[in-house]
Amino acid sequence: MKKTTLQDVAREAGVSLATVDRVLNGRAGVHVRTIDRVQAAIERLNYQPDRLASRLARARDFRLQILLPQGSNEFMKALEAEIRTTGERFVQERVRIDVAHVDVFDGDALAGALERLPDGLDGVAVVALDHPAVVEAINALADSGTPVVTLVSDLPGTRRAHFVGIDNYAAGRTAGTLLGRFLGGRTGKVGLIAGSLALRDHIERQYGFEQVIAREYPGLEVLPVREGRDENARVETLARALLREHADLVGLYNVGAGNPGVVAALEAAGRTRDVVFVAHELTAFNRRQLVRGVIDAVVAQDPGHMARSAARVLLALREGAPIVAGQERINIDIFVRDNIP
Amino acid sequence: MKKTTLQDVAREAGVSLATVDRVLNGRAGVHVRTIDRVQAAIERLNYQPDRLASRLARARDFRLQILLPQGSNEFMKALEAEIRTTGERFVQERVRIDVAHVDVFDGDALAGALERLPDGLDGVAVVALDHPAVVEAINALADSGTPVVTLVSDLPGTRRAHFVGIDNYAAGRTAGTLLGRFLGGRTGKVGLIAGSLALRDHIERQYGFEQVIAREYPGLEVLPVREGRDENARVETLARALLREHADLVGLYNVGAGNPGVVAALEAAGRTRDVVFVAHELTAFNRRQLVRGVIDAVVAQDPGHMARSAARVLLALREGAPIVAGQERINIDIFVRDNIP
DNA sequence: CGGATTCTGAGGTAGGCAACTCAGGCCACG
DNA sequence: CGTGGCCTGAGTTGCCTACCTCAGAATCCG
Repeated sequence: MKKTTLQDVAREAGVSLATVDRVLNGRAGVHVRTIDRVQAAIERLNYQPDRLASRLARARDFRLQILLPQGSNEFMKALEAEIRTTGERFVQERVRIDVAHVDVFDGDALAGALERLPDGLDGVAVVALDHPAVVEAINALADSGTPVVTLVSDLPGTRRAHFVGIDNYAAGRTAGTLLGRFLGGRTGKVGLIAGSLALRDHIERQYGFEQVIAREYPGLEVLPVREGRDENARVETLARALLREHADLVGLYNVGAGNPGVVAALEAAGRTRDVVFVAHELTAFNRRQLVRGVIDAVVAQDPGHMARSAARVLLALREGAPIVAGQERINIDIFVRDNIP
Repeated sequence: MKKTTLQDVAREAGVSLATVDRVLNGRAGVHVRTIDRVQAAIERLNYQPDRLASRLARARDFRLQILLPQGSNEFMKALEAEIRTTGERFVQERVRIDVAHVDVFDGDALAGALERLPDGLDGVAVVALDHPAVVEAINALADSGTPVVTLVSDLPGTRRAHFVGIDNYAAGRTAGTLLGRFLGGRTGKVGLIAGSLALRDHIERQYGFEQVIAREYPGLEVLPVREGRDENARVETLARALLREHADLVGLYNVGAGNPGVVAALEAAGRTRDVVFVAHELTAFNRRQLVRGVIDAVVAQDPGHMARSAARVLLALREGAPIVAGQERINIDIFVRDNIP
C-alpha cells in the first residue's frame, strides 16, 4: 500500500492540487461545498501531508520569535546560547529563529513587545510574566492564529498552546526532600533565599519546599524567605546574616540565582561542609561547587532541551504535526557530584 | 546570499548533477580526476546537502535495525516499546525501524545475528555483549560502511560510531552518594545485589558504588555482592538473607532488576522505612515504591530518549549530518518521590 | 432598459524546491 | 565492432504558489 498523496486526494475529490492545498492550509477562495468534498476525501483516504515535501516546497521560511528577559542571570544566558545554537541548526530546515529581549518585570513593556511583533510569524515563545496586559497580548496572538508557547515561566490562564518548562512547585518539593534527606535527622534552621517574590516560579518553588519540610521534617524550621534579587552581592549579604543570626543553621536553599554569594558566605563562616546547600541550575559555577562539595545538590532544568523543545513544538503546532509528549517533557533534573554531565 | 545547491556545484565543477551526486554518495563510476574537481567545487562553494530534499528524493527508505536482548526485564521492554513508537513516527520521514531479539548471554548467537543481518541496512543499534565474536562482528559491520551504535551497554574497543547510554560507573557512584547521604551519618552494613556479574554495566555500577562508599562513608560497610539474575524470586531470597543475617543492615542497592523481590523482603521484615533502598530505572513498580517511600531514590536512564537518540544518531551518521552532542547525551537521572514525571 | 464592461470569487496549470535515479550516449581501447 | 568506464539528460519525489481562466454578478453607459 503506497502512501497517499495530495494527488490522490485531488483525484478523489475531483478537484485540482491547488484547491486541496487551499483547503489544507485554510486559505480563502474555496466554496464551502468544495471544502467539504475535499475534507471527505482526506478522511476517506486517511491522507497525511508529507512534512518533508511541504517544507521543501515552501517559498518562505518558517519564522519563530523568542522573547527572553533582558540582562538576566546565567541560566537565561545559557538558554539564549542554546536557542542560538538551535537556530543555526534549524536554518537548514527552513526555519529562522529570532531572539529578542524585553524587560521581564514590566508587564506593559512585555505586552507591548508581543503586540508589536512583526506579521507573518509562525510561532512565538515567551518567558511569561503574570500580568493582565501580558495575558491579553498572548491571547490576542494565539487567537490570530500564531502558536504561542510559554518558556521557563508559564501562564496557565492563557490560550498558549504549550508550556516548555518544569513544574516549579515539584522542583521546590524536590529540593526540600533532598535537603531533608541529606540532613538525615539533624535538627535546626533552614535558610531560604529567593530572587524575587514577584516571580511565579520562585514562589512556587518556595511553597513546595516549605510544604515538604513542614510535613516531612519536623526537626527542621524554615526561616522566613529573603529576597536576593538574583544578585551575588545581595545574596551574600543575606547568607552572611543568616549564618550570623542562626547558630543552628543546618541547611540553605537558594531558589534563584546568586549562588556565588551563598558560597562566599559559607566560606567566610567556614561552614561549607556542614551546612547542606541546595541550589538551582547547572551553571559552570554550580558545577564546580558540586564537585568541591560546597553545593550538595542541584535541581535543574536543561536549557538545551528547552530550546530544542520550544522550536520543535512551535513547528509541530504550525505544521499540524503531533507533539511527542515524552520528548517534550522537561524533567526536573537532580545533580549530585557524581552524575554531572 | 542564497543557499548553494547541487546545481551550483555541478556548474562550478563543469559536470552534471548526476555526477556530483555520485561523488557525494561515494558511488562508483566517476574518474578520480573528476572526483577531485567536484570535491574542490564543494569546498569552494561550501556546499551542504539539503537533507529535506534528499530524503524526499530517495527512492528507498532508510532502514535501521535494532538488536535487543530477548525475554528480558522491564527496562528492556520499555525500551522496545519506545523504539516501536519512534519507528511509527519515523515512517513519515522515510525511515523504517526493525527490531529483532537475540540471546544476550550467548556471544556467538549475537555475533551470528549481526553477521546475518540483511544487506542494505542504513544503521544498526545493538545492545552489546562483551565477547570476542561480537567485537569482531561489530567491526565487520562498521567496516562495511554500516553505521553501528551500541545501546545501553557499550563496547568501547570496537569501531562502533557512538554509544547511546549512560556511564554506568558514574551511575553506581551516584547511587553510592545518594545512599550514603540519605543515611546521614548512620553506620552499618549495606547490601548489594546485582543481576549478573557477566554484565558489564552491572559490574561498573557495583564498582562505582563500592568506591564511593569506601572513600566517602567510612561508617558503612558494603557486603559482598550477590547475583539475583534480575529475577524477583531469586532477588527476594537474597534480600531476605541479607536482612536476616545482618541486624545492622541500613542500606540496600540493587544494581539490576528484580526490585519487587527486594520490596517484598523489606516488607516481610517490617523494615521498609528504616533501610535506605536505592534502585535503578523508573519502572511502574519503582514509581509506586518511590511514592510509598519504600524506594528512596532511583537512578535511571530514559528509554524514550535512548530510542529517539539511537534513531537520530544513526540517521545523522548515514546522512553525514552533525550529531548534536547535548541532545544525544543520555543523562543519569535521579528520581525521588517529588520529581517523578 | 439592454448590452457592454469590469469585478470578483472559485478553481486550474505549470513551474519551482533540491536532490535521487535510470536509461542511455560517447569515447577509447582491445 | 564489441565492451567497459565515465558521464549526461530527463524524469521523479510531494507539495507550494504565482499566474491564469472562466463563469456569473455588478456596474456603466447610451
